[in-house]
Amino acid sequence: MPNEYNPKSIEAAVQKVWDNNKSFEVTEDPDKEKFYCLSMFPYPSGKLHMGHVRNYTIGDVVSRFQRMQGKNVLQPMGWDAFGLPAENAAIKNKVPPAAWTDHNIADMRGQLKKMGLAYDWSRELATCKPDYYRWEQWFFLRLLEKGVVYRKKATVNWDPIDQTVLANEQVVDGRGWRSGALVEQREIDQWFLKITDYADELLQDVKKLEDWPEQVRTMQANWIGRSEGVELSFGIENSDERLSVFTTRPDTLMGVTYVAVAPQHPLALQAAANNEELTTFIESCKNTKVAEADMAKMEKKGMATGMMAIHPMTGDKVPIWVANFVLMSYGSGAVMAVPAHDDRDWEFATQYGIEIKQVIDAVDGESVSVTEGAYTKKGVLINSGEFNGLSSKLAFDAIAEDLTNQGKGHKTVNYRLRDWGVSRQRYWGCPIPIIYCDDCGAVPVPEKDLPIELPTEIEFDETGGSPIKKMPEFYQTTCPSCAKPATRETDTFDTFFESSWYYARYTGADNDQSMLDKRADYWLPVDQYIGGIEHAVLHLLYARFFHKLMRDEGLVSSDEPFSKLLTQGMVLANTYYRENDNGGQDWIAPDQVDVQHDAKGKAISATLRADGQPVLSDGMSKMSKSKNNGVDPQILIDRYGADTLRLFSMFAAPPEQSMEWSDSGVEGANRFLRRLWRQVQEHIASGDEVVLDTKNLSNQQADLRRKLYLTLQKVTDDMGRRFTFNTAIAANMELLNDVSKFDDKSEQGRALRQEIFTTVILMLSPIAPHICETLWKSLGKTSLLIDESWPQVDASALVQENIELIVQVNGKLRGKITVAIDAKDEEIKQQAQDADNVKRFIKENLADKSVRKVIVVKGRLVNIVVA
RNA sequence: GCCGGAGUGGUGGAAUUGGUAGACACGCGGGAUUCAAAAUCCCGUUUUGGCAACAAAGUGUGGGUUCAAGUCCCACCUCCGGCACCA
Repeated sequence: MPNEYNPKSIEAAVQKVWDNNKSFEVTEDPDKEKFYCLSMFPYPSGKLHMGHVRNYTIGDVVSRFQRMQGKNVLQPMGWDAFGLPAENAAIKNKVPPAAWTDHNIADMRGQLKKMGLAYDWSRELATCKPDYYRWEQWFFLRLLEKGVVYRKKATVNWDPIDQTVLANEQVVDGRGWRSGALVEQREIDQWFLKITDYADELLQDVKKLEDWPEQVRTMQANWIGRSEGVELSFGIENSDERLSVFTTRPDTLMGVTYVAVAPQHPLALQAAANNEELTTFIESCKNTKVAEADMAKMEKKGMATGMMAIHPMTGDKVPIWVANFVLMSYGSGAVMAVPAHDDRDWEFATQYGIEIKQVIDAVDGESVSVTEGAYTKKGVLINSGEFNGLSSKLAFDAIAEDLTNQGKGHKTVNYRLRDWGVSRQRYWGCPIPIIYCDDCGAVPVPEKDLPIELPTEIEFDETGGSPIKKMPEFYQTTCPSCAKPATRETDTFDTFFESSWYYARYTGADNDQSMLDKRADYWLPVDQYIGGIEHAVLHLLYARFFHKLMRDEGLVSSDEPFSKLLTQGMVLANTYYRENDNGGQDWIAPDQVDVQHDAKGKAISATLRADGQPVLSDGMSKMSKSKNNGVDPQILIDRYGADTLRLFSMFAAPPEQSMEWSDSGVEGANRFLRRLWRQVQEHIASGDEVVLDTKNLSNQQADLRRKLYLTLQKVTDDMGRRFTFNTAIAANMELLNDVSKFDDKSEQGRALRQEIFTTVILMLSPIAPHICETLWKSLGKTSLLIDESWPQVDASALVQENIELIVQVNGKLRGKITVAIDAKDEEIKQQAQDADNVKRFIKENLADKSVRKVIVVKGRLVNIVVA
């Protein structure tokens, strides 16, 4: 055994042992409690980044800890392999996405293996392979048959120069990123999944997800956005048509002074037909990208159509406006506007000089003015005819009932959630298995013809448009029902489709006969899911929805896919730049920068190492290519070893918080491992192992042994319940600091050290498994550490005769006392008041006052209240 | 704009159920070891005053509840994540 800590050789050796033993390959074992631990699979961008390292280390620590608890642990890994970056790389480097992706997967797999992650690699999957995506084609057709799938028009970002559809991120400042053309909104036919049919269940079941972070549950619930209200319709002057709107405030119905419709609304288009100004306005509304955030931030604009709506109650005429902030895709694409009682309506009405009519008054007689702003609270109805004097709550029902009786409306439930558009006009995705026939319409591809394979030998042209849309050999086919020439669908699925069910496929990734099999029922639901907080809404909602779809098809038996969720924070790093001539920033990698500190160590300036000239700091931001502040894990693994990287990732911050990268922090983590290594080696060199006589310990030995088991107790809780690996590591550091101060050379002392090191190595093994496996052997163990159980607390070591209490006077710390563990409150109170410094504060400083009461908090403190 | 978070020493963070604010680590300062350096080890390190004992102040800002508030309540400021075609 060499005495130097050499991570490179021990990590390779330990990984080989795990490999040879197939330590992480698992099968269904009905006699053991299963634990399915899943980290969100990566997009194979080419290189592992720190976000991955952090995510996968968390998952690995949880998996290894659960394994030590005796569970049958499944931890798989795979690749979310379809997506835009492969297309971008293809355009840039003329490499086909399939080849580029395969290459990246091979590289990243190699990096992951060097991290020593306890994956069952036999279950590896890549979503871009036909043996994976064929099943989602199959499932899509099942859903189509069942009526969950339908086709309708939806808006996309259209690049008029490149003649392609752009993703939101490909639109920069309203222009196509490649062509620079102003993007236009365009309506095209797309496939949708009726997620709204499951809205209620998705919302109800959020409540059952008790082991999800509260913030994620709230975000999911808000995203679904259930609201109870009334759907009602306005008549249209000189027309038989009616205009339908939804409102959550029918009590304000009498305050409606206009109606607003989306620019794409049929009424708007009808009105524009002989109105040039309106046509221009509607056209101008198309020059925004479809992102809701952009819509919300833009200036609120509108134009009257000249058409009038007829109020369903009063029969009054109110103008119909076109407004750029009304979304066609939400509800009916029209809203009734009550400027007196809605902020946005108020602003719009004020801007365009539309009447503001107050119909709600405050309940408590507070004076209400709607000239300075909208009054949005509920209250009592005024100016509302027969409904005057009713509370908002009663008016809600009364008005709804009245509308129902007149056949002009009814109570209903509305969701903010919209159906899931799954069509993408992109190449690198799963082909949608549909054939279009002039006679038969959209015809499903027969099951025997699945999978529809995506051609991989392709070339992109400079427009970036999907190559298969220009490949007759792909899209020319015959109709499955009438055999006439027909056209294949060239759109592909949203990549959220793949990531919505991969967790289930891991349970039977080798099955080429069916999507899932009964192994899914053994492993599902996932016991612990770990991934970035950025997925809190979309991915998790789609996966939950997909799970319910699979359940309703009899493929899985649970209602929810992920029992417990941990959302990890981002990895941040220092960011530096220089202004360039164009006024933009040239981002400089942190490892090219020297930082100057003041006497206290605070960073005061930074210079570029190459020229010694100053650079500007942009503080901490998310590691990203665009800011050039990424740190390559590979370099760190080569320099310090995977254990150091794992340890630092877990130590720098608790998993849910963002984590700041620090080079010196990594060195600190490495220093700790070297210290641990040396301490153990010195202990081994100090003599042979002897048995600890726990009945005859010196006070010092008993104290240290108590510290050991207090640490174990804390670490068990930190790892198993709290997931605060940073404090688990800190507790071990504290314990080892105490051990290094413990200079007891006796046999008992040595025996105690043996017990401590054995336990510490078990405790740290989920985090730094290679060094621990190696030291385990050094301590003379013949078993493999990976097959060991989590240590048990020796309760007898925790017993204490005396404890220290702090003494406060009026809530301020004034002294400490030592009392017997079973001391009575009266004794404690007396002793506290007799303590030196405490006495001074009671008597000297507060001479004319007296002790009002004494509060004793068991095992913690005494507070003497003087007044 | 809407929804969801976060803010504690020079820095990352700890304080788990309202009960010792600053564990652990980084950095910095001092010392030991060394021909010298690296590495390692020891001591100190919230601020202010004091040789010290100790005292005062202190957890983004302003209020409040409580014997006791980083923790609970109200209002605000700043930063971050998501907003349906980035994944």
